[in-house]
Amino acid sequence: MYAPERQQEILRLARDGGRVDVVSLAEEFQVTAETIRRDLTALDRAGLVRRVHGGAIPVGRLDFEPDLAERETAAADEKDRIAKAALAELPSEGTMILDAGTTVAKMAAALPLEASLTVVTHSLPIAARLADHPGIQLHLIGGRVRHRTRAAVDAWALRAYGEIRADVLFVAANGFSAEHGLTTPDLAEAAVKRAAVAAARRVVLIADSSKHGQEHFARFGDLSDVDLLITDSGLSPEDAVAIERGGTEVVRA
Amino acid sequence: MYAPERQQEILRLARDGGRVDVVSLAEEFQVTAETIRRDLTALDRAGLVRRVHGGAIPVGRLDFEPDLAERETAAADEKDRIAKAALAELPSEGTMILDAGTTVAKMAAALPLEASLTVVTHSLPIAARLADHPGIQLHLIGGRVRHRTRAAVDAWALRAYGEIRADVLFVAANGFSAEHGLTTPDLAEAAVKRAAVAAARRVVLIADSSKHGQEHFARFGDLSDVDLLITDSGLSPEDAVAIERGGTEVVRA
DNA sequence: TCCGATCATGCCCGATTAGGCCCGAACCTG
DNA sequence: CAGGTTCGGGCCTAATCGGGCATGATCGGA
Repeated sequence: MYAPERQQEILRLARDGGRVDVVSLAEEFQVTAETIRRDLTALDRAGLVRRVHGGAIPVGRLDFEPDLAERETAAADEKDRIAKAALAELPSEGTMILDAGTTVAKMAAALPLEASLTVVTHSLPIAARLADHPGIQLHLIGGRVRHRTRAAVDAWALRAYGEIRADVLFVAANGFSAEHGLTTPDLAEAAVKRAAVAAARRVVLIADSSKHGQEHFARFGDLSDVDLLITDSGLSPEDAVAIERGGTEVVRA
Repeated sequence: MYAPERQQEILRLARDGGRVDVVSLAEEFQVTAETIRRDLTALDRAGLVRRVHGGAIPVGRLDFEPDLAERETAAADEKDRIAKAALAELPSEGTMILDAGTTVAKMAAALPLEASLTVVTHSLPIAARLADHPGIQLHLIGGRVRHRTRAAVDAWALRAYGEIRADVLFVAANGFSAEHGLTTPDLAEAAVKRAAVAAARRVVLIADSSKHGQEHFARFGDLSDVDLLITDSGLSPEDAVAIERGGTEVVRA
């Protein structure tokens, strides 16, 4: 039996039963658990199942986001501190735009209950989180929703950002540096970020220090567009000073 | 049972019952309270429940206007059957619009994994549920988000619906009758529903029989706008016949 | 036909994770 | 403010994971 056949069959079993586990699959197909794990990894990468400890579950069966929970574990501590520091930059009233991203989501989750703000976002998880916040007037940016980031992109999103003007934007980036500016892997996403940057009077970049020096496919702005960078202490003081020379204030939480 | 499965089930219990508590969950799932606490923490982090001493409550109940938890659980059975019947009306391909509402949400949650469709919705809970469905191209309608229904309304939403044309719309209503048409308590919501009706070639009304004869503040259409009504057996055969005379097909699930 | 490249699979082992247990601290309720 | 309940951090064990390496089969070009 070829690997793709086996994987196809595993997928069918997963969908039929709602779950599969490594050990019984290994028995079933007379291969070792390693092979099954590789198959599950492949199916997971293809977005067809979600890997869990001991087995896998077909996608769509779970409506919460292990993605988010999972990525949170990486650098969770830094992100928490960054999110907390970002809260200090909240205007006491007015309008803010929240970009998609786990750290921004953490910040949104930590918004004090007594906050009274207008929030604009194109991120589905963030919107879901803030939808029942009593003090927040939430405006959702529509568009095609990217599976990966659960954020709206494309024409509707761009147009909507073109029609508003907010006091502050909290934006995330996959890479930032003085030379290569702000970058992210997806073009459509970059376009939305650029539109959001243009829609805000003040731009706050939320990025842990591992993003510094990274560059990705799509560029959506320069570091000089950023008024304030909030990152963690992993950014060296020299780098911080260099960035501040460019006119961007730096907070190392 | 895998941790994510358990968490998913906990989430369902929380949504159904409006609350869960650590001790009974521990019994129910035959694990210790510590494990349940970990699960609740994870769900809380993901923003799906809010942790309280002794248990958790689901975040943002996606309830419909006037009726709260009791009504929801009371009619749950009918709603399940209606949602299931609605699935039979799915086009095998093409574009559908999903209105906000608990029954529509149930239907969305029950979409088969192998479905391959374009879905447009202004409902935040429905969008969140479908965002990671591999076969679905999701388009989110933006706008001001109403706390109560967690649905987008106002100018952006109206304009977006004005720019599209879908094969079928699944729409909910708080009240429907031949005389008073389709009604809902909120004007802004009604405007969006009207725009959605105008954007669809075929209109399917999803409403349990308790909605029949009810009239609410804002009217968004006539029963004659509806091609198909899916309701439960609580609607009397005479009423069904009367409605069918108006040109609306009726399914009593 | 031969030979190196590629790939699937198996094997090994240190790293990671889930879940249970324990206990001091925090929290409710009367 | 007292007593029971709940919390959450630390620790432990067993299961699982995943990276590195070896092996054998298939493939493709000379």
